[in-house]
Amino acid sequence: MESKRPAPQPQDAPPLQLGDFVPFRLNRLAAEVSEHLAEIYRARFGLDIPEWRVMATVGPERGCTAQHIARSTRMHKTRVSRAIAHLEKRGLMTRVTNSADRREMELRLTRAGRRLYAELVPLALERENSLLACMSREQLRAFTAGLDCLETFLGLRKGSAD
Amino acid sequence: MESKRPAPQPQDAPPLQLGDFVPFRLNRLAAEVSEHLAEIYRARFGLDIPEWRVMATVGPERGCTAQHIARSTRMHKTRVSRAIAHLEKRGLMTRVTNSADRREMELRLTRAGRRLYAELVPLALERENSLLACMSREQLRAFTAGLDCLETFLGLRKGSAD
DNA sequence: CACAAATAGTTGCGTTCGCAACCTTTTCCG
DNA sequence: CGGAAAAGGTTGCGAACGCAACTATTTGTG
Repeated sequence: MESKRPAPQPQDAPPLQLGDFVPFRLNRLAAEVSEHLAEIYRARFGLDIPEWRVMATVGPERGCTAQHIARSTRMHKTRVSRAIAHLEKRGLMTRVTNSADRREMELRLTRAGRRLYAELVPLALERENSLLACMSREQLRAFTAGLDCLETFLGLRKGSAD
Repeated sequence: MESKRPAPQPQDAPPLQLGDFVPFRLNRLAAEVSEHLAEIYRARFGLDIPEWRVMATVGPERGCTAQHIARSTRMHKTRVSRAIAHLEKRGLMTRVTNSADRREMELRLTRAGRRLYAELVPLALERENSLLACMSREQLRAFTAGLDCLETFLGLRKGSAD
């Protein structure tokens, strides 16, 4: 039995409905979800997405560096650098040169940064939950299993440090 | 045994691993997949992502307008406008003012545009297949069911014309 | 020890993007 | 009919981004 989409045919106009094309669907979905979340970050905390990712990465870690953030989030290092600079200027983080390797900067949240983090994280998790609530528990499990699978295939899983 | 993520706790530092946060995972995955696909579009056909999406939308349609593309792809109308302008300049599309409503422009692929489309679509589908091949057929079905679910919840499904 | 290669991080520059403002044409309604 | 509002589409402008080049420090190797 054929699956949902007819097989590609070697004729003049091969069938492609963009709305059924998984790469496009992932992009559209990710953009929509991000937009909803970014409302919280921006309107209520004055953060943009790179800044939120830096906060979220530094928050639970100890002795975190910009390089580590860039690798684990797959953001370009200049994006990370600029986000950190802005967060430091806002008094949410501190940058201290590591005396063991003076190229590195140890990153930490300030008291104000930890307060913002503690306030923001529950809201983010709540939004995630209300989004995922449209699926049954079993369906969600299968969906995240699919994500795991794709991430592993593409080398995005945690273990891979590039 | 704990499930993957410990439940949120109302203490100073609620646990959030960005790598387990679905909105972030979707963004990272979509970016990675897009990057791989964009290689084809750019290197072999000189298209960027907005241009590819316009081509892919106009290809199978008849009497398509910029507005329709913007709605169905959820791209900003300026992005669509600029992509169309560039494609027209390259001789891949034509813009004809609709005589019934002279605000609209009817979009069509030129012969060269159809040729490029016919060449590109199979490559795109092939890439999609090789990506999705990391899942079993049943797992893929469950995964796309999850996508359907999220898209419907967010109002992204085809039916919704905003 | 010295010098080349590698790593952490920053900055200048050109490109892309989204917002707002704008032009044109059509629709809505008194 | 006629003017206001709406809709399709384009453009100016400022912000954000990635690439490449750069500085500073460390590591590797003869």
